[in-house]
Amino acid sequence: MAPGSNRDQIAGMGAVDLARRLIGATLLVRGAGGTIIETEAYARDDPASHSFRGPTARNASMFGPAGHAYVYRSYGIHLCLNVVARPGEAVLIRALDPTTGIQAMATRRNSAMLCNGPGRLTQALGIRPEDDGAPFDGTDLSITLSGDRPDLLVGPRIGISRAQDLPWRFGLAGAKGLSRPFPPHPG
DNA sequence: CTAGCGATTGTCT
DNA sequence: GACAATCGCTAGG
Repeated sequence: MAPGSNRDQIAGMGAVDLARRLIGATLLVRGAGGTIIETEAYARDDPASHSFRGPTARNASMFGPAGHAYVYRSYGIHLCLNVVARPGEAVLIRALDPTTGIQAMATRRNSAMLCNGPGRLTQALGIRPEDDGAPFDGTDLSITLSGDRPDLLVGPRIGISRAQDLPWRFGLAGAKGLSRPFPPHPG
């Protein structure tokens, strides 16, 4: 199958399932990218989600087709990249293991830390505000799901002030370059 | 190593 | 007018 042709599989998935499924997938943005190693799920009736209060101009993409991008500005400075799941649900991409177009990413970021954080990776990949709503269809953006199901790390989401108890942050076990360590599993 | 804080701007109350 | 799904710098142990 062609790269970026996973939108049919993504359609109908909930954000939590998709967040788990995207660990180990390959993300490419105009020829640069790598393996997704950290994600977070945001659901429809989720106080921490931008979709919680219903559709607005800003979060319209979250209510659009699955397998498209939701790009928003964070703290007035950084952009963050999400993959839309079911209506009102999306998965925040928090970290990549860079594999392709590393030189271009290093040029866009003046740092050795290329993709270990949601704001850093959008800068490294050259994500623009106009990418909001764009499909992951292999044109500019593509996602190729992995065949295997690697061991996952699970923990609470980062940087939110509501629903902090939900374990909706996922990471690739053993990966280097996570935006933050995962807390030790209780027990 | 961890903790604190300023930058900067669109969106919602 | 408050606040935000962050980052990078500085100070201190």
